[in-house]
Amino acid sequence: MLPPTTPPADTSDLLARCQQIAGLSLGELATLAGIQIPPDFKRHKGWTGLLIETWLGASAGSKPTQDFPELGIELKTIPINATGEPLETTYACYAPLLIPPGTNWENCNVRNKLANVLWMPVEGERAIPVAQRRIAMPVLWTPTAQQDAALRQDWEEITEMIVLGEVERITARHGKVMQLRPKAADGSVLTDAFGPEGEKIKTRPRGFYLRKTFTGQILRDAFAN
DNA sequence: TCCTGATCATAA
DNA sequence: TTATGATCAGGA
Repeated sequence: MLPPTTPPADTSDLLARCQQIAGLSLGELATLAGIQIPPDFKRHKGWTGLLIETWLGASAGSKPTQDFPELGIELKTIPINATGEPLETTYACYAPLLIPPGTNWENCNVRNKLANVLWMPVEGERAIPVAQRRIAMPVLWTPTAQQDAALRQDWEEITEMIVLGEVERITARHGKVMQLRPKAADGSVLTDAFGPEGEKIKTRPRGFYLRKTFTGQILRDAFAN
C-alpha cells in the first residue's frame, strides 16, 4: 500500500481512503510512505497532520483555504485518549487582527474553515510510542444549528473586542467553545492591530482554537447510538 | 491535574 | 510576514 498521488475524486473516495488507514499505526503509515518517525513531537508538532494529509491526498501548502478545496472539506487530526476524548484543543485558523469592514460571521474565514471538517482522531497519549499510535475512525462533521450559533457567539464577542482595539484584553478564557490564543514561533513575533484609541499597535499573532469540550462532543455525537 | 500562553517546523 | 500543521510545559 502506498499513499495516493492524486486528490480524492469525491467525498466517498475521501472517506474510503480514511477507512483504508483506520486502525493502522503511525509507524506503519510512515514506513509505507518512506517518512522518518520522530521519537516525540517536541520538535515535530505537525507531523501527524502532515502524515495523514499525504495518505488522504490533500494538497500541500499553507494556503488559507480548505485542505480539499474541490470538496469544500477541511482536514483536522485530533489527538485522543483511550476513552476517545480529545487531549488537546484544536487549532482552527489564523485570526486576522485588522478586520476588513463588512466582515461578519457568515463570510468570515473561521466559519468557512469549520463548515465541513473531516476529523481524524489519532491516539495521542505520550505513554504510547509515536510509532504505535493508531488512527481511529474518521468523522465527517458539519456544525449543527446549535453548534453554529455557539461558534458565532464566541466569534462575535472576540471579533468585537478586536475591532474595538481591545485585543490585548482578550485571553483564552473568553469564548465558550472557541478561544483566541497566541499563534507564532515565539513571543518575539509581532503583527499589526488596533489599540484602544484607534492607533496601530504591535501584538502577538493570534489563532482561533476549539475547546476540548466542544470537539469532544462532536466525536461523541458521531459514535452515539 | 489541566489550561493558557508559549513554542516548533515548514512553505511561499 | 502570514499561514499551515499542531503540541509543549509550567503555573494556577
